[in-house]
Amino acid sequence: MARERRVGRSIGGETVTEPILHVDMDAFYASVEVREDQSLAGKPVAVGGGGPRGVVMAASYEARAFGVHSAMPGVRARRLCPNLIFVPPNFTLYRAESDLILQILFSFTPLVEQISLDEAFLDVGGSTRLFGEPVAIAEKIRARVRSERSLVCSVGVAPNKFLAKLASQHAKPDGVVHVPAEKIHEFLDPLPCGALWGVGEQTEAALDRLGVRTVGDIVALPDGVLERAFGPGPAAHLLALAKGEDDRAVVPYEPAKQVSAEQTFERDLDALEHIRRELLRLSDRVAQRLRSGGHSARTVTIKVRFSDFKTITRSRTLPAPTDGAAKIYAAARDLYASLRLHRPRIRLLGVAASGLVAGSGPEQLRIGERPDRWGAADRAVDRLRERYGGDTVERAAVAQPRPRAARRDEGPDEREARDE
DNA sequence: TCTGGGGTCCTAGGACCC
DNA sequence: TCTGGGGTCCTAGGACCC
Repeated sequence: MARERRVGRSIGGETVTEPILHVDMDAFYASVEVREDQSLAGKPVAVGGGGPRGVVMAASYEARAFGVHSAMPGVRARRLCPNLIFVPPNFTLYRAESDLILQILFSFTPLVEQISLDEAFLDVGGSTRLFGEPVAIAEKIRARVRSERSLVCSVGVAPNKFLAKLASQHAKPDGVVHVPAEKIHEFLDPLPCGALWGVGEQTEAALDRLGVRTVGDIVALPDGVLERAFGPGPAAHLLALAKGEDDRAVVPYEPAKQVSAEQTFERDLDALEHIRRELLRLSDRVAQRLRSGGHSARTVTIKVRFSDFKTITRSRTLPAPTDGAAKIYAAARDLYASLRLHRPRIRLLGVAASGLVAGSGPEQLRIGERPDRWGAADRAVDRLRERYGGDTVERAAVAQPRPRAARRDEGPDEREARDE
């Protein structure tokens, strides 16, 4: 990661000491859905899977009043709010909306770093002569997002990314919070440790055992205590954040490092043919996204989560990068077979491709190997999907599972052997 | 309460090479 | 014949974020 010391930037003699903005859309997915369907306005709405294993991805403020929040199991959300309206997510719509909002942000500075569909950092240190002080820019952004996109966002303004992000959380809903350099400690010290980036449930519990509850407590800790509890690297990181120090630059574009697809099943999978069909479907999705991003991948990883939520991964690095569904599936299937599971109860399967390189890469044939017959078929499928939508074409083995009645007396291992 | 789907980053051990 | 230390790659798991 590129590092740049950022204490304040001098522009024509004046110094902008709080040049970083964090723009965070309020209840983004839910707000987009309400905008698209006004009959939802004013009602408790949750975007997410309404099924038995679904979770809430976003909740309208009406739903939040009942205690519903994102990452909450859908079953629990419904218990808290019986009138909750579940809307299935439409990521195509959210991505398109996100792109339009980004265009607004880019009109204020080229230094825009998108960190998810609904959040971005901006460095406006070089934009103040054109657009005014950072706080004024924050208000201009909010006004334009509201008038042009009919959506609401909150903005944090601070000396660095970490503080700007915290500030935007405090600005919600529908506000701006400015943390001037001289008020960092006043702002930071009373916050719970979990407010710090990278401090989740585990770390917060460990801090709690040290008697540390607030950010101010972390700073007040005697030397060496954090190091002993977390190791030197994480301790230094934690202490820097607790002091409000963060010198990461706003980086406009970071190439993706992996592409993955996973699926939680409403009922656990146990039959090998079903498991393979899902691995094929996931491999196909990953391969298609690799191709649409112009990437090939060197390493294939499968993820298996069992009914007790225990989760394992297995990965394999291929002799050459690929963007082909057949090769990714072959690796995924072999990795699964290597687990040698007996009567598994599988809650989730995932396929990931990492070690990304640009392009399809020259087809590197090993001696005796025939050229990949699947490349042309993959690309034909891509074109059909592009023209007619993602669900138009499915692989035969996905669309038409083989009937299994005919080979009743086979064990899994024999089936395995036949399929190779 | 019972846990989605997309990611990033870090650690640690072992293989392998020089 | 037995051996050091450093670097890199690979694999597996886990914490964390939105």
